[in-house]
Amino acid sequence: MARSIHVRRPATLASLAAELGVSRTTVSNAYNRPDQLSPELRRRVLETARRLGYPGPDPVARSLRTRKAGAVGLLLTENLSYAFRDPAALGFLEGLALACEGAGQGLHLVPVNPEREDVAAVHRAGVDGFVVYSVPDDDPHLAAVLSRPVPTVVADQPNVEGVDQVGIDDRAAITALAQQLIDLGHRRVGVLCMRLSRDRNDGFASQERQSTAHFHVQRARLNGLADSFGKAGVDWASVRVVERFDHTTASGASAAAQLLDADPQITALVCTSDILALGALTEARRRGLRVPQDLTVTGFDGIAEADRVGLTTVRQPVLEKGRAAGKLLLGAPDPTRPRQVILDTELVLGATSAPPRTSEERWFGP
Amino acid sequence: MARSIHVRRPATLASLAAELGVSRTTVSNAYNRPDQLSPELRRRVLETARRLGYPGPDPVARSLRTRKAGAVGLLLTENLSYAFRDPAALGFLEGLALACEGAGQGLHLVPVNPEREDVAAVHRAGVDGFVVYSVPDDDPHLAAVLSRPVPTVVADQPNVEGVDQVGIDDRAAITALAQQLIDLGHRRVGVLCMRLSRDRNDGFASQERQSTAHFHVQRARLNGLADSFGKAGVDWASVRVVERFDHTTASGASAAAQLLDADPQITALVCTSDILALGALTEARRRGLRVPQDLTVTGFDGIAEADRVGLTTVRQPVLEKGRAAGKLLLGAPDPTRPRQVILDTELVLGATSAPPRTSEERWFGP
DNA sequence: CTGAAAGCGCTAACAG
DNA sequence: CTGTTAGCGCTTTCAG
Repeated sequence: MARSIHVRRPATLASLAAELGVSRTTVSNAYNRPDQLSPELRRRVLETARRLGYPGPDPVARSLRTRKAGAVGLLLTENLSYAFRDPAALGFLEGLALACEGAGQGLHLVPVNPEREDVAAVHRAGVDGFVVYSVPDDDPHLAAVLSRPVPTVVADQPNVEGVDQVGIDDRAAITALAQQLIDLGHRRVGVLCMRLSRDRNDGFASQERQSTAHFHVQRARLNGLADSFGKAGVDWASVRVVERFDHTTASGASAAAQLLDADPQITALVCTSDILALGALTEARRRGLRVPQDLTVTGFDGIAEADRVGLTTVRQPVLEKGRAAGKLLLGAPDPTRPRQVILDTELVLGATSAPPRTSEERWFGP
Repeated sequence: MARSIHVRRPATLASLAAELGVSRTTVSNAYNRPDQLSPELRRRVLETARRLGYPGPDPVARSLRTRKAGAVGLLLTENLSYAFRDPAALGFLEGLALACEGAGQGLHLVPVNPEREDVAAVHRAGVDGFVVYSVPDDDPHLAAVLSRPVPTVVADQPNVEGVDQVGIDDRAAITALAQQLIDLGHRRVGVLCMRLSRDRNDGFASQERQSTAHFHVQRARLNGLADSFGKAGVDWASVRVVERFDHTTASGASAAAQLLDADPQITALVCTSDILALGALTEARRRGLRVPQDLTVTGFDGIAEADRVGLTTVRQPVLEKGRAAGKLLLGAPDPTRPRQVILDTELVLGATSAPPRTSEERWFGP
């Protein structure tokens, strides 16, 4: 297979028109409105274009003129590459890609380095709108996105006044899960959560930190747990919450270890994501704790791997979420008020939750 | 969190300059060359910008002027969303994203519908270059990409004269695998391969079809197998090759079934991808065939799941491939000749390959 | 340090 | 069906 040699951007629409002795409009029409000129002339235009190596209208110039870039920007809080590792993020991405595909829109992944606060990439992105996926409420990139005069949809977090949004009811979802654990009899629980703020804190999270978390998804889940267990007579101040900055199974494992070291009497580990829960399962196994007989472990998200191991968790429709975000962005906006899509979640009772063992059982076996 | 109301694209650089009573250059400099004006003036410019709701230089206009879009286009042969399901593609994507991130370039996923031959999206993409990932040599989107006056890198396939490329030595890789099987004693094998052309053919692939495949990766692997087994005295014309259009484990399972139905004496199933191999393993289990005692199964790629189940396969560095493609595209091109990166592969001897059973063993047990 | 001039390449009325 | 006229919003020499 050979490719034609091309000169450095030689021909333009204007030069083609000159060569043909027609106006630029006519050439433009040949590409954009075939019905506006005779087939014969169009053929001649296209043929001359080929001869001159004219690659067709320049997309950037066209975008400037039409004020349409034909692409949707996606802003993620993590490194781009992280999105390709986290199953939940991936599901979202797939849904969003589906929506873009359907509308013939490109998907422009904005290169963001969470370490540096380099907002320039947001300003440089030639897009018709942004989808922002799960970023902290004080994210400077988010601020940059909002400063651009294009429609924006936020997925999961944060809540931004006046901006379209798609997400789930985190509080309701976690409440159902908590109630289940309470009904099973768990009162002594430990919590593993994801990062609560942009600064790294791999360790216990104070109540202060919990309630001022910059990720409202995590905040809602923690508050929901606190309320549910509070009503069941558990003093939340006594419940240990361990935070991890990196969202990996290794984080889950080390957090579980930290929790179990601090209080071996814990009967249930509540994790705010499946990834963390999978890590917790690994750590339990390492310690010779049987799940669920000796320890209950729960997750959140409902990723495929969770399904496979029978994790008790809350399933949320991540693909649907991505698709909904895309549809919201690409559909006609409602000028009167921001739109909001709240998707359903489902409590999945797996094989990793059971009533706690009594103290006797703990020491003398079942 | 509140957001400021913004009017529909009210302020421009020019209007800002007018308001301030300075030239456009000065305003432009305030954004792009802070050292070119006094801090005081710059502060005034930025402050007025905020007051007027000027969001900063328009990215599209800037791109037109500077002839830089700040993004890399990615062309995939499948639906965008498919890429998020195939682990090998995902690894590539991650590597490419890493490279883009490092260079501060956006990654623009081109929306391609493989059903329709709509090439417009390629022409519309405002990008500085393209990475093309594993498409057939007659793909119209590829042709569209090549017609654009921007640098291009092809990953895996096809070979395009004069175009930078990154890939592996498929022939060498498959030859090592074939030799292993031959050494184990396999002579009666069946082959499962991915799509060989843009038209759907779920069934046996004739030798004609094998050697004229539009995906040279598949072609090279099949030809490599044919040569190796040919040298070992196997008449390739007698070897059944089953093709599947969709690249899923379900395809692998049904292809394995088709092969084993046609010839129950087959001792080894050679699959040109791990995904297909995983499906073949499922089908073998369903039939009560023990792997590797009753049947040898091999894959290609070295995805994580293959590792987990101990599949005998060829590992290729997919992430590295993506990164290499990005580096090639973003680095300085070599004007004298096309660059080519061939990455190393590694034969992974897993637990799914063993010597074939003798006929006696087959009927009377080991 | 600032401004004037000159487009980047294209599309969209509108009039012929 | 074709051409004329006007920019889209910005950057960049090059003088001052």
